[in-house]
Amino acid sequence: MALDSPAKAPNSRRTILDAAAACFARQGFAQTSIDDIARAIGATKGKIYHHFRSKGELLSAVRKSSILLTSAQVEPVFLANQAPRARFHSMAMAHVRAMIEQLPYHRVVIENLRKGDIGPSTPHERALMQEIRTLQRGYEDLFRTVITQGMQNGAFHSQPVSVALHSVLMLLNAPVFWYHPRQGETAADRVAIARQIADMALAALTPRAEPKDPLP
Amino acid sequence: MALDSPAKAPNSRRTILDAAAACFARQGFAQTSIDDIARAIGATKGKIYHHFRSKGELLSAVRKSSILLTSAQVEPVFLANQAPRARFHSMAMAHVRAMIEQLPYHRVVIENLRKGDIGPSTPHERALMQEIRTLQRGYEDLFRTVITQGMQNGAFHSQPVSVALHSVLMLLNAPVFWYHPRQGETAADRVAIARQIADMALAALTPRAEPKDPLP
DNA sequence: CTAAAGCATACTACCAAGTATGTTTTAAGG
DNA sequence: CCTTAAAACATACTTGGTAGTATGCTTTAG
Repeated sequence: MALDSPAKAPNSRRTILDAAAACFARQGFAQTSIDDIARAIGATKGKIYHHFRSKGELLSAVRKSSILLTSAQVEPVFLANQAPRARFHSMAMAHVRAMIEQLPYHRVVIENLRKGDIGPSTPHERALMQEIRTLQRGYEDLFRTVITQGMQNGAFHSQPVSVALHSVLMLLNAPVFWYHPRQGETAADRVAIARQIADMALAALTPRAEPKDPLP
Repeated sequence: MALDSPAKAPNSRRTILDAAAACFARQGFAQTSIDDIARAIGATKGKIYHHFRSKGELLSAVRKSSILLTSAQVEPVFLANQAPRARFHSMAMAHVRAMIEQLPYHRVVIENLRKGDIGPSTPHERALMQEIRTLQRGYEDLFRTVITQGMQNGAFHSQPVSVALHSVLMLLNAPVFWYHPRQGETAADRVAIARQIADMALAALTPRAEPKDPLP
């Protein structure tokens, strides 16, 4: 019996995770009881505690899924051989599209960003959180790399990287706070939103020509 | 005995609010007990429940304070008669400076943005939340106004206002997630950070000249 | 056929919000 | 000053909700 191997994992885990993400996203983590999640999938606590050791581990699993989902969308774009501006723009679009397409997962993560730094947890959970932090760092480094290269390149405005990185990432994450699918919204609409935000993010990094207010 | 008048209010309320904001910001709202807050000011539950009816009202009070504090910094700048770009930039700087100067208050608000939309609450609390939403709307409208004018003016890139507004506001709010005062940090350092972020926000709204990646 | 995985049910333990009530301090008036 | 009532707080208690557990039943796989 492998402890960690998700080898033969049926989709029970995934079903639970989806429900958990949905509940956490709708009511918040603390306001969601395990029974809520169980009821959402027509089951009971037993099923959930059979697959996850604790509520915290459930949250950790959602967080990990979120990062993996986003990485799966963005990393291929990152690996394509493009110049900094084009590369950043396509990465940004992929990121935003991921945000709005799996909204529950990502909303949970953003709203519980600082939950990883504190709180008691079993040694087993500490390890999980460490792994998540590593994944998170790795993902951020994709953008950090592109931004740094762009600055050296002259493609981006030269400025403190850390502040720029965090600011731009938050800009790309912003949809989790306000986005909600409109009536009769098409995939093209979502792409348009993603493009607008990606454009703004790119502009935020662009060297400025010191434009002035138009004279009256 | 006036029910709502903060007329003769000593600084007991403010003391409690400061402690609550600090605790909520450090441990999160749900992870903070009333006793935690009481202990932080060397008192007991009794004192807190004498000034606030419930934990939720405490959170609401923090939220309200946050908005009022920010407004107090930004509104004067808004009222000064400047062209859109200059006006937006000074508003943005004031906003960011408020974020990092009263970090606990604003962090609490951002991390509990969606708590206002849900949750049970007494009729009295519903009213309070309604008032807060009104204040929030009013504050956002300051930026909405400037952005809209700038777009008509040609000072800003023309694009859907709502998305642009939310995106830029989140960019300005971002410091609450990552900022923490560094060793020997001066006021000038904080201004520099605020300027960098304000510059990025302004750039995000600026009309683009379709810059290309520099050729290798 | 049997053992383990998968899940349901019933129960326990505990924490923290809220309350009831008692005690001290303040402020005003005689 | 002394009285007294209200405000300002402390202490002790009640209670609901929920995480986690113990246990038993059912399905699947070998």
